[in-house]
Amino acid sequence: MSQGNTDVPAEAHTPQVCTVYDVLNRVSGKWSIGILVEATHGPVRFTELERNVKGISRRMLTLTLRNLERDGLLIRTVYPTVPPRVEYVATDMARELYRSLLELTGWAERHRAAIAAAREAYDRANDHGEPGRA
Amino acid sequence: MSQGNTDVPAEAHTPQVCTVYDVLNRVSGKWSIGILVEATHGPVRFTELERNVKGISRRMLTLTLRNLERDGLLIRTVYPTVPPRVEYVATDMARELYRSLLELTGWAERHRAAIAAAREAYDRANDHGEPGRA
DNA sequence: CTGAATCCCACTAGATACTG
DNA sequence: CAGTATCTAGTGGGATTCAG
Repeated sequence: MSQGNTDVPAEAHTPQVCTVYDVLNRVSGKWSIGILVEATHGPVRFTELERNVKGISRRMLTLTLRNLERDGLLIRTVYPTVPPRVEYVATDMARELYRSLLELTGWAERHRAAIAAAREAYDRANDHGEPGRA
Repeated sequence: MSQGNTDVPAEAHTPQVCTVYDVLNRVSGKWSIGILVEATHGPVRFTELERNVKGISRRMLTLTLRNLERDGLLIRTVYPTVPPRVEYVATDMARELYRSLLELTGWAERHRAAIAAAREAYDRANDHGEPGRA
């Protein structure tokens, strides 16, 4: 989400807004969560992530990893062994975040069907002349 | 977040992953939350949103509103009065989501400083010896 | 093995103008 | 008032390639 917009909507009349937005910015991105989950389960190596988060490209893995590390959500440890070995593990802060994310998981699970239904209904009601997308 | 990628990472080994990702997809976007917050406080009109979410363009307001409505998070009511009157209000589902979002708010507030510090440290550590770029 | 560099496209979002 | 249409720019992300 968000482009190069450094200026958040901020001064909206509710302080929470910018905060939530801020968190979402941090966690959003197609791969952040998947990686965070892996790293929360324990230290993982680059290649492991590449395999487990399946679907992610090397590039995006690297980029996401860097951002997560930069925000203090991940700890990157390099072992100067013969074949380079790097491990990533979630920080306590990230683990807490993960727990909050679980709340969202619950919500999503509880309403997954309702949302799907809402979408279908909406699309059906509008797809009359609309070129179907999604 | 998310480009034209219709195929979610999905089958990652943890079912929650795709779910959380799914929720985030729904709520992410620069304006979704702001609008959701407004609509959670009570029915709001298009123009009110345009004023309150300040910074949002007419176009983005419309688009975000549509998506939110499509997902069953917002109810759009049109009053066929002389000057068109349309009101948006959050559904119960959205209100629940909002509460979950509050969890994230808490997290963000608790770690805002730590994150800022982590970033500074990271940037400082990297901008030093990094010649040629950055 | 772990990553950085480059190319390219799709999508989000901003600005502006037009309409029932 | 409440949108819609169009045109453009910036960015996230995929693919591929190069390197320590």
